Amino acid sequence: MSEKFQRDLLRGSLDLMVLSVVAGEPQYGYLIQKRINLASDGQVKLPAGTLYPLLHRLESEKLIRSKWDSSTGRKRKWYEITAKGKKRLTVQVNQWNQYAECVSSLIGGLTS
Amino acid sequence: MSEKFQRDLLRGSLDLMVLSVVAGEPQYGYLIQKRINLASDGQVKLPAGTLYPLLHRLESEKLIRSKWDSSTGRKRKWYEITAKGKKRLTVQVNQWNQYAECVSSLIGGLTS
DNA sequence: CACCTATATATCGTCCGGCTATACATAGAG
DNA sequence: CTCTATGTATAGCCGGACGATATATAGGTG
Repeated sequence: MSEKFQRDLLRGSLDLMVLSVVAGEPQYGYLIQKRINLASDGQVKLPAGTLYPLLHRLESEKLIRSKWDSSTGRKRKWYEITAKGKKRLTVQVNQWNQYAECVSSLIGGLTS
Repeated sequence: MSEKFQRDLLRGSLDLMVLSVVAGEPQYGYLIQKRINLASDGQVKLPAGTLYPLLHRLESEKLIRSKWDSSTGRKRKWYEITAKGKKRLTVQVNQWNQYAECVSSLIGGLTS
């Protein structure tokens, strides 16, 4: 029940979250997973079955690009954001802010 | 493209928005649609094909209840929130606030 | 050695739900 | 009489999050 809520919340903001993590510096999947979990205080547990297909999708949309590399330890697929990805991120951040404001105004004083 | 983003954003927050609108005073579908559109400054255009199935779902979950009434003009289906709906609303408002804070922290200074 | 856990990526199938398209009905304006 | 706004409803499509599952390796423990 409560889990389902988070699942749906993710749908609109997951691209945004992953893009913003990758935008900082190159990341690989498992690290992104940990970063988001940490940043959310353990609230957002991003399953591998969600994360990897998502990364593939973002790459197919040319928002990120990848290369395999073993020189920093284990064999990992590193992702970095593209110029197109940066543009998209900017747009989505603005949309998120507007949207969040709209929801806040609707729920009004109900915050408890 | 941009529309798709809003579509997914809705998934996690639409129940919440509709419940919070109905929580104020009894509403009928078409009015809810207008209220949300207005509150979002025209950004959220809730299609009828989204709204009515949603209302049916909320009613089947006993979060709202309905009755037909013509005394205030045209024949309309009025919805009011139930006790169960109020409880759910409280929970979802809290979840939304936590989640929004999490996303904000991830996107950090990127706000433009 | 065997076993276990953490690390690391990948894919299949299911399920959910928002949206387009379509339908139907009435009130008011032109 | 037509056109637009109002008002509700449903069928079917489709994208995407997720559980389950698979595979591989590094490091620690008994």
